[in-house]
Amino acid sequence: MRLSHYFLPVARETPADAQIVSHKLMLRAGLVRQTAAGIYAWLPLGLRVLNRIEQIVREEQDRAGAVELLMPTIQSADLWRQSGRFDAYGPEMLRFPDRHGREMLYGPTNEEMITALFRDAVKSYRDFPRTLYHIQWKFRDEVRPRFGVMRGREFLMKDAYSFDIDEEGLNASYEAMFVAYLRTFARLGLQAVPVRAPTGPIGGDLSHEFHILADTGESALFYDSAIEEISRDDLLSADASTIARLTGLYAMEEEEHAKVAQCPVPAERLRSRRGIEVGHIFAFGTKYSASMGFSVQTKDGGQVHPQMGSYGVGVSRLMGAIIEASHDDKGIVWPESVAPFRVGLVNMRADDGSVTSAADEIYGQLRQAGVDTLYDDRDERGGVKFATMDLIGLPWQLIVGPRGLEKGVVELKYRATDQREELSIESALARLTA
RNA sequence: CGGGGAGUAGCGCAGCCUGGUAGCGCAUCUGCUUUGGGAGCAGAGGGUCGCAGGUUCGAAUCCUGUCUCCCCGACCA
Repeated sequence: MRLSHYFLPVARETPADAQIVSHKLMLRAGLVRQTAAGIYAWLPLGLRVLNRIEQIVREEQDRAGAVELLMPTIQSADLWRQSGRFDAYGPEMLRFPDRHGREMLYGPTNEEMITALFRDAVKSYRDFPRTLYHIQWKFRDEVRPRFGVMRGREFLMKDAYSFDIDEEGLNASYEAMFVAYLRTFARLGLQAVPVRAPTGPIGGDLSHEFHILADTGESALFYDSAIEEISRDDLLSADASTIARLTGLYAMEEEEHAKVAQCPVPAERLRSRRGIEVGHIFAFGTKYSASMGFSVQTKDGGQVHPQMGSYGVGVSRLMGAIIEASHDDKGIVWPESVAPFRVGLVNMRADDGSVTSAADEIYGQLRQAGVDTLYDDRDERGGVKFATMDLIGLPWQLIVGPRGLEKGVVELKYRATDQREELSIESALARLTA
């Protein structure tokens, strides 16, 4: 993409609204714009990152055997009366009438809808187990939205729902999602801490929250430092034993930790840090299948209410969490897996024909090799271009200028470490296309 | 929802107390000089001062109402 044809409104000054670093950087780097309290427009660069995060989440859901579908954002109140949650959910749920006066709502979650969809189509134990998921916008009318996309009212969420015939099956489904989450966060370049959670209004028996460690996290965590020692490779190859190892290690939210009479973790291994909740999984059994009249025939001819679980990942929130976890004083430092472009190609002298033709040529080759490249072909000073590139945090910067070309080299800079290297054009391209 | 704060050009702000031609920095546009880490000089464009009433000869400024946004707390993916 040529920057001269793109829409990337970067700002040198931080809008006064933003308090935390991820929010400031998202606004400055032209990723989002706020349109109302807790509601954001995703600008082109932000949308690219959002799509990348979403795709990683999707791939890991698919890998875990979950099946994607797409449910609507608008739901009928009737559905929620079946489960009894229409009255229970409270003012967080945005309700409004349609033109016929029917009560509608913008879905804050989809347990009711998925249960109804699955219930009305499935009558036999043979159709189990299944885990269905979708990635869809939700709306929760937070009393006080804040922290940019990390506590917005409208947010993109992956929510999965598992259906099993018995508790053993439910446990297996829960475990499969647990693995998917560990892999997802590892691929996003994040250190996630699973915390056994007290179950909230979604209800149920077994529940874990996944927190990203960051100073600006909303909850304080106490955990065994051994959790941090589990390697990325271990997480990427996670299985039941990894989960056993992880859940065997102490991790609690402050409130729960305070209730613990004697902390089992030796003082030298007990860590206290703040966390951003980016995922939450629940095994809640027959809560919805029972209240919504969902039963199926078993092998021996009986009827059972299916065992269910639900599994959420805050996709849009993850973008804020990633920035909180990965930035420096110059701007964002995207993990390569979610970077909006892999390479920022900088034409140092767009007013110089020979430099420009060299940079154009390199841009063409990068494109041909399928490397996502943002080409700064504007006639701007180098300093402006570098500041922009550093702010938006692309992993690589390839600098093409008259000084280098005289020597037959270009400069390759790695954003995360600020390491720079002069290379021939060929070897720079080889490096970036490898 | 309780408490606090703010709405003036795209962004950051001053002006308001003490009413009298709406300003500054950055950004934008033009020209020239520049060009390897947020350039310099000269000039220009852009604002019904959140909205609605009221007071006044005259309101960004005073009064009333209202909307919006932000912060702290409680609540939550």
